[in-house]
Amino acid sequence: MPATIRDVARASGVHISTVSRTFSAPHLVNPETRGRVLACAEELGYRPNRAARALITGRTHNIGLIIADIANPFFPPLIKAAESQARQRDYHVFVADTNEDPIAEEELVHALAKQVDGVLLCSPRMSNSLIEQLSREVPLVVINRQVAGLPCVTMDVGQGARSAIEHLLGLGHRKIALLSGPRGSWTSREIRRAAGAAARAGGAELTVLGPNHPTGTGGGAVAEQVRRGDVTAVLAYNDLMAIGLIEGLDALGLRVPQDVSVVGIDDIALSRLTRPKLTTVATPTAAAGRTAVDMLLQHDTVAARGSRGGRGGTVDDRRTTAQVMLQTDLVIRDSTAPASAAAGRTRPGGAEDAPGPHRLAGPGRPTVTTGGVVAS
Amino acid sequence: MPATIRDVARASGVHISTVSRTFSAPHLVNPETRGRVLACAEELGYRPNRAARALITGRTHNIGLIIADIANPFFPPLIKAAESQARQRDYHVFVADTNEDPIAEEELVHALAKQVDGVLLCSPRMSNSLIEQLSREVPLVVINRQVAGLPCVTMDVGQGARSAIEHLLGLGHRKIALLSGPRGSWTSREIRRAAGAAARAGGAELTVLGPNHPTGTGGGAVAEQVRRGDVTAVLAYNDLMAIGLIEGLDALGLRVPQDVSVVGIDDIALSRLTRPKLTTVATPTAAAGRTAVDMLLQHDTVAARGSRGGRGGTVDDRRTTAQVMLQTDLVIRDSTAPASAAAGRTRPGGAEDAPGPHRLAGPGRPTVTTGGVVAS
DNA sequence: CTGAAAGCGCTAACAG
DNA sequence: CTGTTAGCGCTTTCAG
Repeated sequence: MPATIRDVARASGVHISTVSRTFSAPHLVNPETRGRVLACAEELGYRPNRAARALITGRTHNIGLIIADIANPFFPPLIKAAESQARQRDYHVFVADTNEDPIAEEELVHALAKQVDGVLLCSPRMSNSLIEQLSREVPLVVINRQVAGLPCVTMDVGQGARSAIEHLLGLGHRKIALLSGPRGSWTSREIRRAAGAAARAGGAELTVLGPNHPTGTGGGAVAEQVRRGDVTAVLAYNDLMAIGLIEGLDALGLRVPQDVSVVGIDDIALSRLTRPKLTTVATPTAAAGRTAVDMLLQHDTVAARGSRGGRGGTVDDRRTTAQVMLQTDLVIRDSTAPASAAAGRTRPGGAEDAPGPHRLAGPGRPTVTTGGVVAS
Repeated sequence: MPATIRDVARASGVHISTVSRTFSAPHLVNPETRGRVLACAEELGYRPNRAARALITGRTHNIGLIIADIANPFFPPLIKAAESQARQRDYHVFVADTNEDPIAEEELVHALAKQVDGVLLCSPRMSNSLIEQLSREVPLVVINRQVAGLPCVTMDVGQGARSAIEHLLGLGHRKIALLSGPRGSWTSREIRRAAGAAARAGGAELTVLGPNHPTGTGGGAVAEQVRRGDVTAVLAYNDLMAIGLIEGLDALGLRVPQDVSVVGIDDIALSRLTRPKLTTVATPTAAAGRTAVDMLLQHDTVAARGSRGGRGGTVDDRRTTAQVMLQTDLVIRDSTAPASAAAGRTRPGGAEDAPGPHRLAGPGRPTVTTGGVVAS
């Protein structure tokens, strides 16, 4: 039913190759004929079949984006940024959710492999070796973790965790808990390392609680441990956990930030909507999405053009690909307060339900280096 | 670099068609040969190229899902449900976000058309006529609106709005505002009609405010109008707007639910996390995603198999496709209270910051008909 | 500048 | 059960 290149050729009285050129190399065809062809195509509602084209050019103009969990509000900004960046370069993004299931992830990569020119992989669970293996099947850019030899874009959560701890130290906290993320997560490891170092340097005691499921429920589940842990402040693996923790603490009769200060990581939109508004480390997720697309496409065109070297050493070529790390910012809101605030005296009047102006940090973003890039 | 069917044929000493059969019709090939072929394929890391296969079978085993805004928490559950349902039937879902831009939507449909077997369209903005036109290019299932002659899955927001208004009437509210959604939205129209009728029947006055942008910001923007409107209760087009409104009201010194009751629609996860917890109309988004996939695939296989009738009347065939409407439920939480509650006396102690047990509605879901189906 | 021919990776009758 | 022969819709040499 849909018109093919042949229908257009017949209608406009030219050979199919002329029609083909009209669309893929317009400058190679006489303006007059081109006009005629275009008119016929328009009339017949013809549109080149990208899949057929891909079969021969080897370029689908699609890119795959594999996400552990779309419902995690951390991802949508990344997805949207990737999409708009891709669209600008005339690419489409196919997003696939895996429900945090590494098996599904692997299958998805295989299924996608032939339908896309490359895959952006946002997958905390998969093993490094599996990722490397998959990268031989389709060009990969890894997001949120580092894999030797592959292009990666990460956020400097280490720096973020350090800032968070220092902020807490500055408020007088000396007994701090860290809610770690899923086992095997690169991000969680980085946070732990940096937070540990910062705490040590400040003479504070850091208790690691976890691993935990990186959701609100996961955060709520450790509220009891936090209480027993006798700490005055907590740094959570992400905002969702931080928010869940605040809820859980609340149910236990502990108030944030009066009884315990809580810091999240990510700065998802939700963090501005909860009470108290969450102090958190903002990660530049949109920039990450854009950057990942750029890296994939660059890597891709390079691979397609630089045919001078011929075969051999393709693996070695990959080893030179860049690893980008984006800066993070601490944004101070209402979930942190001085450690000495044993009773709720930080806030004017009756805490959350005070109708007056919110105690939202004015400047908000001490470091303004968001989106800064460190290449290796 | 990736192995092709020919490589496998050569390696296993059979013709390529035998290899083909090994994968697409295993029962037609001698177990012994099949084993050999499979072994070689495994060794070479061969995987059938789905795009090439699609070119000839006409079945890509992909389905497209076009979403106005992935960042709207209403959609992720729908997306995930659609994906898992599709996966069960050996289909993949390609999700595309359009930033609420109808132009992008149309282009996306065109681009997707040849790479998928059908498209699920979740697109409040597009005109009916454009949708009909697109449906001639690729099988479409429309979500969240009704288009004559096309398969649609909607949620009974009319019923939901009615329950919400009746709940409000029961609490004694007589001056109610309705925050409408985007202009031209089917959902918004349904809500308005049903809410209007219910209010009239209950002898209440319903003021319509809008159209509005269906986001938190959109909701916050009308807080001032709501205050001036001198109403005691508000029904919002969706939860995001309801939450934004609550924030905005708060900034104006009005408390929810003491000064004004607010009801949302959707029951996104966030509604359980805000203070006060939002009373809202739960829409079965996951069921909608599943259903849409089922309808598309059924419609699809029917079209592929039922070749008995031959040509002719394809349009008429489509006219018989089902329109499914899923039931909604009112879930009562903390953002609604009796109209007479001029001062905060509904809740025990000091409102939101009371650390005690939350006043969350016990049973919660009066109607238990979620997922109920009404076919036409 | 345009046509002819070859073929991307695969499936689908049709013989054998 | 397996090989042969076409050909999906398109691009790309290569001649003219």
